[in-house]
Amino acid sequence: MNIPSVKDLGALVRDRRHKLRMTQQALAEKVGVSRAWLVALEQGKPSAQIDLVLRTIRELGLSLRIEAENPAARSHEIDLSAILQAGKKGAPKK
Amino acid sequence: MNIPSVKDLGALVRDRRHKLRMTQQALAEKVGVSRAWLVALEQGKPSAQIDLVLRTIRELGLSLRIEAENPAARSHEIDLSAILQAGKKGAPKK
DNA sequence: TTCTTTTGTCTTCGTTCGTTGACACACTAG
DNA sequence: CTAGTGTGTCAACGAACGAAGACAAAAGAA
Repeated sequence: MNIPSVKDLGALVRDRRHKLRMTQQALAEKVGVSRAWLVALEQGKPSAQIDLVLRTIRELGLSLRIEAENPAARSHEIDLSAILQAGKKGAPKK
Repeated sequence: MNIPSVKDLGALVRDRRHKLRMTQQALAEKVGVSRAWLVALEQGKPSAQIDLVLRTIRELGLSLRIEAENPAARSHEIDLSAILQAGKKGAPKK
C-alpha cells in the first residue's frame, strides 16, 4: 500500500492493529513506546520519530518499502523539472 | 526496495540523491530542512521526524510503501507468536 | 440496560530535536 | 599543483518531543 502522508500511515497502523486484535497498550508495550505515542501516531502525528515508526510497523508484521515513482504520473508535481535540471547539470560530466 | 532499518533508508536517500546529481544543500532546500538534518538522515539518524523523511523521499521521486510481510520468512522473530496469540484471542468472536 | 475495556486527551518534566553558522576535511576541475 | 565545491561535524538555542500518570469519553461485552 502506498503511503502519501503520515495520516495514511497512522490509519494503516490502526487498521492493522485492529485486524490483529491488539489494544494500543499491548502494541505500545511490544514496540517499547508509550500508549500516548501510539495514539498520536494513529492520528497521523507528523513528528513521530522514524525509528519508532519502523519498529511499530515491524511489530504489526508489516515492512517498509520505498519505490521509484512513475514520473509520468506526477505531472502536477515539480519533481520532474528538478530531475531534468539535475540531469542537464550532470550531463557534461567527463 | 525493502527498508529494514533507518540506516538502509539513509543509504538509499544518499544513493538516489547522487543519481539525481543533487547536492545536499539543494535537496535540503527543496525539502525545506537544514543541510545538517539531511546529512544526519543519510547517515541513518533514527530520530528523524517521519514527516520530514516523507517529504525527502517524495522530493527524490520516491514513494513510501508498506506491505505485509511473509510470516514464514520471519521465523527468527517473535511476531509470529504474537500474531498467533492475537488470532486465538479473537477467534471465538461471535 | 450496566459494567468493563479501550481510546482520547491533558499536564508535567527531562531530553533531544532541527536550525543556524562556522570550520575542517575530502573531492573535483583545470 | 590551486581553487572551488561538497560533505562532515560541532556548539548553542528555542521548540517540541516522548514518557508517565490521570481522568473523561467512547466502544464493547454481557
